[in-house]
This record gives sequence, structure tokens and C-alpha cells, in this order.
Amino acid sequence: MTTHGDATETLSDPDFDAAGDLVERGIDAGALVTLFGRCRVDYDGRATSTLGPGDRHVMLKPDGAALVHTDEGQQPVNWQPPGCEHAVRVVDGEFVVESERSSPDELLSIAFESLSHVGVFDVTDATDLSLTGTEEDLRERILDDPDLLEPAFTPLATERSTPAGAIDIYGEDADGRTVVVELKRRRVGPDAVGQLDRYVQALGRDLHDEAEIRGLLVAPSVTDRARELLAQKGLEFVSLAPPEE
Amino acid sequence: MTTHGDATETLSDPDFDAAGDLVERGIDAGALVTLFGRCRVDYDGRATSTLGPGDRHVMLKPDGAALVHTDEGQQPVNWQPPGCEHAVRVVDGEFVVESERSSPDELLSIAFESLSHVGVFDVTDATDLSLTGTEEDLRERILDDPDLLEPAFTPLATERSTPAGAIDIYGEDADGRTVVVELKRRRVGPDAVGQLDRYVQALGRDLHDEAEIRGLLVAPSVTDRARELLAQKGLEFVSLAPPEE
DNA sequence: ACATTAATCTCGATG
DNA sequence: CATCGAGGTTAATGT
Repeated sequence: MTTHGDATETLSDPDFDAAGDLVERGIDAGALVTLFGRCRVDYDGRATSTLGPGDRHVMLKPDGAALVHTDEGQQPVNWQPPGCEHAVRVVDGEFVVESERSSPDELLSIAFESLSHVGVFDVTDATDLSLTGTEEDLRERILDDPDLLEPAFTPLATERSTPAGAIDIYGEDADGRTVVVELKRRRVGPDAVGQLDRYVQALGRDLHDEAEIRGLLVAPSVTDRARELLAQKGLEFVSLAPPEE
Repeated sequence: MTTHGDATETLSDPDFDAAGDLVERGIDAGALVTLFGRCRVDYDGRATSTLGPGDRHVMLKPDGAALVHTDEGQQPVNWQPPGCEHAVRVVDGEFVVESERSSPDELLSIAFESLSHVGVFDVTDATDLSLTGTEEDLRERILDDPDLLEPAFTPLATERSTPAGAIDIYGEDADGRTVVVELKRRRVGPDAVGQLDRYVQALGRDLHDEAEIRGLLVAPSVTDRARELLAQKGLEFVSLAPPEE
């Protein structure tokens, strides 16, 4: 066992009793717990899955999330969302980690036949991520300079609600016609065209003036099918990306 | 340092030189590498992000994926997809992990001011996940017993392609009318209705017989807005879920 | 490489 | 609680 500054504690090739003690202590202390070893994994909840024996890395977070990672992929092979209860016990010679929640009822069960590592990490992280280049940045760019869309475009509202959902930017063109703007931070396919079309139709029913409403899809680029759909539905496209920095 | 069976090796409170040696050795050996300590994280690529100092858990996978986890959330606060090159070096008294790829150009940089743990794990996992309760299971359930949709429904094709995309199930009803079926494994909103409508319209143009085509949305349930949209567009809904087991 | 869609999507905002 | 839409979505599949 290795301890340092009350912050991190690890066990190598622990016996199951020692591992159980450390993991329970870590969970109770609100620490982040990791395990590595050969295990089977079963999940039952929104779907059902089984995973035969293999070496995997398991992370139990203090917010109740659980992650099972293999050597491949950005996504965990199995997981449990935040809000779960973690528990460990030894059953039939296996070290079993269970993570459970209700609504929906879901259970993740990880049965280790051998454990080569257990770690407990005291995490303090008050920092928030600062992210730029999002759809919101694109919206701000347009509101700062509406002429980017077309000359004399006038934004009137953002997030204007319709029976079909909220319109990103609602405004008027140079001729006083209503304009519905849908923003996407990256290249778009047919789904985005469908979304814009829904908003235009819903707004038309709201205003009883469907023919006079223009729909503008704003994105860096569109796929061929999306372009065809736009043409079919009489919608327009403006190429614009979020600010670079 | 702790070694066992060539499989797992960990360092506690390592100095940066020893940590660098172990991490590089782990990466070269195709192992899964973990680090824990106080760090800053910067990302630049499809978007841009910065994250101030805090304690985080870092995982470097042999396929080139990188994950930075805080104490909260199922998702990593920063990451890099598979296919990246990982590198470590000591710069200005910080232990820096960089993960980079091209197309798109993306760089993730993690600068540790202190390291309390480094782990190297030899992963062997040939097992495939077996998952049930997916949309594909729902499709098989219907193909096994088409009457689940309605009496005398006859499936003719799956994944039938149209200019608007592939239709989940394409078939005929008791009266010989063409039926377009869109499947969803869980409760659906307006987007699924738009998707089904696109397919019906596209097939109508293909067959020059739009009026005679029925559209069926099959899901466990629909939201109110989706139900209204279905009614407006003359589409139908059948409540059905993927098989339980 | 691009296009399209599913996902135990996750996550946050909002009513 | 449910609903809705964004996401550096990711992952899989087809072309």
C-alpha cells in the first residue's frame, strides 16, 4: 500500500479483503476510485448487455458515475450515469462491483476474477471549462453584425418559441419579411433542414402568413442531400462558421 | 515502483523523470496509461477550450484515445479521439502530456504541476460486447411477427434507400398500400416525425404515387408535440418497444 | 474520405 | 418530472 498526503492511495495485486476495504473507504470519503483486473461485466436497464472475461479499467466517481474502459475507444464499453449507488462485495471467489439506480431501474455488475490495481484519488476541481467555437458563439457573431447573413437583416428575437420548438434567431429582412434562422456550428445534413422547415411551418400557422416567411439555414456548409431538400422546401442557405478564436 | 507479472506497473508521487520513463515505456508497449495530479488542460481543434488548475485523472489508450476526467460527470471534461499520437515531456517545471492528430488538426495539452500517480496496464480483451434492446432488435421483432404492427402487414424490404435516406422497414398493408415504417427504440419527439415524413415524401416522388403511401412511426411512446405533428402530416403511430430480454 | 443515422447517447436549460 | 436541442457528440455502416 502506498499513501501520500491523504490524497492518493493505491494497492497493487491486492487481496480481495484489502481491496474491498480501500474501495469502500474511498467511496465513503467521496474520492474517485479506480480498479484494474480481469472481469466480466453485466448491464441491465434501458437495454441489456453482457461482456465476457477480459482486462478492463473501472472508474467509480463520487457523483455516482461508473465507467468501464477497454484498451480501445473513446467511449466506455459499459457505464452507469451519475446518481448511482456503488457497492462492493466478495461473492463466490469474485470481487464484485455493483452500481445501481432507480427511474429507470438499472444495474451494472462487474465481477473481477483477479485484481492487479486499486486506486483512491482525492479530487478537488473547482475550475470550469471555458469553451469557444460553439453554436452560441456563432449566434453572437451574427447578432454583432447581422449583415453577415444578408444586407439589412434585422434580428428581432433569439430563442423565440413556436409550437415546434424554439427558433435560434427570429428577424426581418430588408423588405420587412419574417425570417427564421437556424444555426449549426458545423456542416449539416438533412436533419437540420427538417428542423428549420418545422419551425417555418409552425411559425406560419402561428402568424397565419406562411407564404411570406423565409427560412435561413446558417452553417459552414451543407451536404448534397441537404441542399436538395432546401431547394424542395424553398429554404435558403448562408455559409458562415463560428468565430475562430 | 511496483511491478507484477509484466502486466501492471505503478508509481506513487513520482518525480517527472521517472514518470516520463514509465509513461513512454507504457505507450511504446501498447499499454493503457493513467496519470493523476494537479494540471491545466488546453484544447484546440474543432473548437477551443481551456481549463485552469485542478486535480484530474488522465487515461491514454493504446489506440490513441485520451481522456481527462474530473470528479463529476460521465463524460470526460476534455478528450482526444482514437488515432492520436501521445507524447510526454518536461517543460518549464511542468510534466506535459500532448495528444495530437491531423484531419482535423487537433491538439490536447495537459500540463501537470504535480503528479501523485502514474499507472501502466497491459490490457488483453478479445471479448465482444453483446447488447440487446436496440433498434435492430425491434426490427427483428417486427419481421418475426409483422402482425405486431397491424393485421396482414407484409414487410418487403429493410433499409430500402430513397433520395432522403434509408427506410427502416418498407412494406404493404392489407389493402396493398405502400407502408413506410420508421423505428425508434425509445420515446420520440418531433425530429423522428420529420424523419418519417421525409422518407414518405421522397418515396412518393420516387413512385409517383404519394397519396397512397402510409407512414408508420413505431416507438414505445411519443411526446405531445410529436403526436400533433403526426396528425398534421397524416402519419400514424404504433406503440411497440424492443423485446425485454 | 464523406454521408447518414443510432445511441443504455450525455448534458444543460426550461416549463 | 418530462421535453427539447446542442454536442469538440461518438460509433457504425455504407459509398
